[in-house]
Order: sequence, then structure tokens, then C-alpha cells
Amino acid sequence: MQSSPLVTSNVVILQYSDQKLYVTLSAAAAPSGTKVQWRLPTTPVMQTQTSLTALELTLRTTIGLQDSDINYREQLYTSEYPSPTHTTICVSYLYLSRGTRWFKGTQQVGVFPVDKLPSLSSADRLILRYALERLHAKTLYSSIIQFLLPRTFGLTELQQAFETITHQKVDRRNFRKKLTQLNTLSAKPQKGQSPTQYQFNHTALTVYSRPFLDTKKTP
Amino acid sequence: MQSSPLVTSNVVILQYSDQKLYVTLSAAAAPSGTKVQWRLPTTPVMQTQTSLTALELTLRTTIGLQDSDINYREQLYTSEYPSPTHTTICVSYLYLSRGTRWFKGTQQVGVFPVDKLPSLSSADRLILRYALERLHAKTLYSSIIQFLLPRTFGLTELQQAFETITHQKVDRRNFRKKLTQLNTLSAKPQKGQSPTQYQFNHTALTVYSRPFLDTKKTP
DNA sequence: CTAATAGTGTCTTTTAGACAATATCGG
DNA sequence: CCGATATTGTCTAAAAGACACTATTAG
Repeated sequence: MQSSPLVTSNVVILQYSDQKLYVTLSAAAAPSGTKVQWRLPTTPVMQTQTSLTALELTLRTTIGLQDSDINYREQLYTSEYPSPTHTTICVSYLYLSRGTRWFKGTQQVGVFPVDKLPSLSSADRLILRYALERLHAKTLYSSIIQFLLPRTFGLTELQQAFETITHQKVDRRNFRKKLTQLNTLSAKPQKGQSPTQYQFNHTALTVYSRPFLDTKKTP
Repeated sequence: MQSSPLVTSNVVILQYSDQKLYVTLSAAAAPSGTKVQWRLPTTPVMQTQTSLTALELTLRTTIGLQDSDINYREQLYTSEYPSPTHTTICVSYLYLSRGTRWFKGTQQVGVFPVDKLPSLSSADRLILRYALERLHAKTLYSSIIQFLLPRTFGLTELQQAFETITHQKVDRRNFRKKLTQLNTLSAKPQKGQSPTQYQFNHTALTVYSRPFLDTKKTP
């Protein structure tokens, strides 16, 4: 038997609220007087664990994350950090959560807008950027956005989230037309209130056969 | 410092030829009299290696693979195999090669059509299936097919490869129309021979903004 | 009354996709 | 001469995308 690289895993936990995407970071233990160093929540993976079980355990204990807070999990990629003495190998995940702010545990935990981040290691920045790219791409051809929105929502709300994630404005009427012909939403009977509430027909991810593109620019 | 899971990596090496996709497998050392067990080329990853360096080293020594035989490399995903005593974590890659048949090394090596495989472990089957799905998907919106074809080729050749990978027949005229408007191919000046030879404009992967779909069925 | 937001339909342009005949080369 | 292969254009249907006004509600 050989001595293997060290294995760790980390996670990009995203939430959406107020037309912004937020990511959860944890503060590394820093020498007092030093500025805190924020990073993606990380855990070492031990011999009898998997990267996922280790991650979930750490999230539960350090940031009080409930299993039910997370609606969507996806593996991003595995990165490797060689050093003369040992390689560290890190499996990264993307988690999506509805706007809940969970309890903070003993460690420092912060939820930051993704466009107003504290300083991060370049590795963490890369992973986060990749996560946002994946989310962006999947938003165009799947119902992944449902895991960031409340169970029911108005169409304007949905459109705003779409625009935030994809960084493009879309025309309201075309957007709604697209949605109706996709047939993944159902209107929820509502007591005479203006913004009609909708919900997704399926709780699981739906992949569309054609990408969900729209207007390039709308000033 | 903790005792980490075991780390391995393996690879799906694909080639295209004769309107078929081929995958390279290696025969595990088997007790004599036992039927050989084929598997994806695999390597353990040691403390000071990365999964990629370990993999390349093993491929070079066991199947005589030259670095230049491979035109495209992509990480697929990382899978984990828990056991009571230790987890094994395996990073999988997809390699694409032009139709070269490389030297075989000391171990037994086989190149099999992907639809006529010997028996494989279910884990290997999953990885291979995923690799084929990725290739299929990327063929629809990128120039990835270039890494499976000779440097220059005829349009019919290209179309056949496309049909093999995506499992669908396409109309010749529509296929060519699409290609010309994509503008990624250039005709190579050829000495009066019938099948005009083309080559891709860029040696790197080109991602198309719109997917490359076509006729659903053509009997 | 006013301002903000929700809701709705048409027309134009572009793209997808179905479809058939002719020229050339090799045996 | 015959058969296989390469090449080329048009027409139709569907989808993308641009665009403006009315109804309701909250202040």
C-alpha cells in the first residue's frame, strides 16, 4: 500500500436574494491581530469517509447547515496542488440553497454577495468562478434556477433571478412566451392578488432540449 | 496529519476509425486459467504525484503511449468507493486520439469498439458511458470532433464521424450548410481529386454559440 | 391623481429542416 | 457503361427577437 495524496473537499454554497447571488464563506483561524482570511468551507477527508460525507459532517458542525437547507448538489471538479512533500487533492462541489440564513456555529461564517467578495486564495477564486459559470450555463437549458427561488414566486421574480445569474436583460414578453411553451411552470390558484404565483411542475431538475436564450440587449 | 483515502486515476481513451469508436482497455493480471479481466487503464496516485502525472507515467510505461498521441484531455468526474477500512477515490479522464495504434507494452492492451466491449466492472461501465455522453454532447456545440479525425478529411468523413458519435443521421446538404455558416473549416487546396479535403481553422477546441442540431431522422 | 408594477399580442427576421437532380471518378 | 460517391439550392415551418399599450394597485 502506498502513501496517497492528502484529500480534501470544499463547496460553493450559493443563495439568491435581493437580485444578488450570495456565497457562504468561513473564516480561517487567524493569528490575533491578523486580518481574517476567508475561504470556501473546506474539510479534510479521512480514510473511511467520502468527500461528500466529510463535507456534510463539517458543514453541520461548523456552520450549522441542515441537510434540508440544500436543494441541489453537483460535483464541480477535482483540483490538485502539488508540493515537494505531498500533493493535496481537492474535490469541489456546488450547493444551491433557498434564501435561508442558517445558524452560525462556533467558527466565523459569512455570507457575501458574489460581486463584493473579501480577498480569497486564487484557487478558491477559480473554483467560485467556475461554479458561477456552471450555474449560468445550466440556467440557460435547465430548471436549475428553481433551487435558488422560494417554492412559489412571481414571474417578475423569476425573470430577475434569471437576469442576475446570466448577466443579461431579457424582454418580459418573450421571456414569458418561452416559459409557457416550456410548460414547466404551473400557476398557483391565488386569492385575488396581483402578482400571480407560480411553481415548477417537478421538484427535480428538468433539462430543456433547446437552450433558453433570449434578447442580447435591452437598454 | 490524517490518513487519507487511497487515490487512483483512470482514463477513457477514445479513437475513431471505420465509422466506429474504439476504447483502449488493459488486461488486469489474472490468475492463469482465469479469463482475463479488462478494465480502463488505471494507476494509483502517490504522495508526490498528481493524478495526471501518475496517469501519464503509467500510460507511457504500460501501453507505450506517447504524449503526442493524445490531442485532447478532459477531466470527467471523481468517484468514490467506500469500504469499511478505506475509501478509494478515483479521478477519471477522457482522452481523445487520432486513429493511431500505439505500441503495446508489457501488459496486455486491447482496443475495442465501444459497442462490442468485453465484460467490465460496473464502475468502469459507468465512467465509459459518461465519457461517451460528454463526447456526444460536446460534438453538438463544439469542434471536439477534430481531435478524433485526421488533420485533413473530406466532408463525408466528417459527417460519418458526427453520425457515429451522436447516433443520428443527418441530411448531407443541411450538414454542409451548417458547417459553412459556422466558418470553422477551410478547404485545403487539393490536386484535382474528388473528395475535397478540409481542415479545422484552429487547432484548439472551438465552442459554438448555438448548438449544432440537425434532422431528427433520415431513413 | 400619480407612480410603479403586472399583464398581454403581433410582426419581422433568422434558423431548422425537408427534399432531388447532376457531375465525376473508378471499375 | 455502370455504380458509387461528391456536390449543390430552394422552399416551408418554427423559433427568436423587437416592440407598446392597458389594467391594477399602493401611496
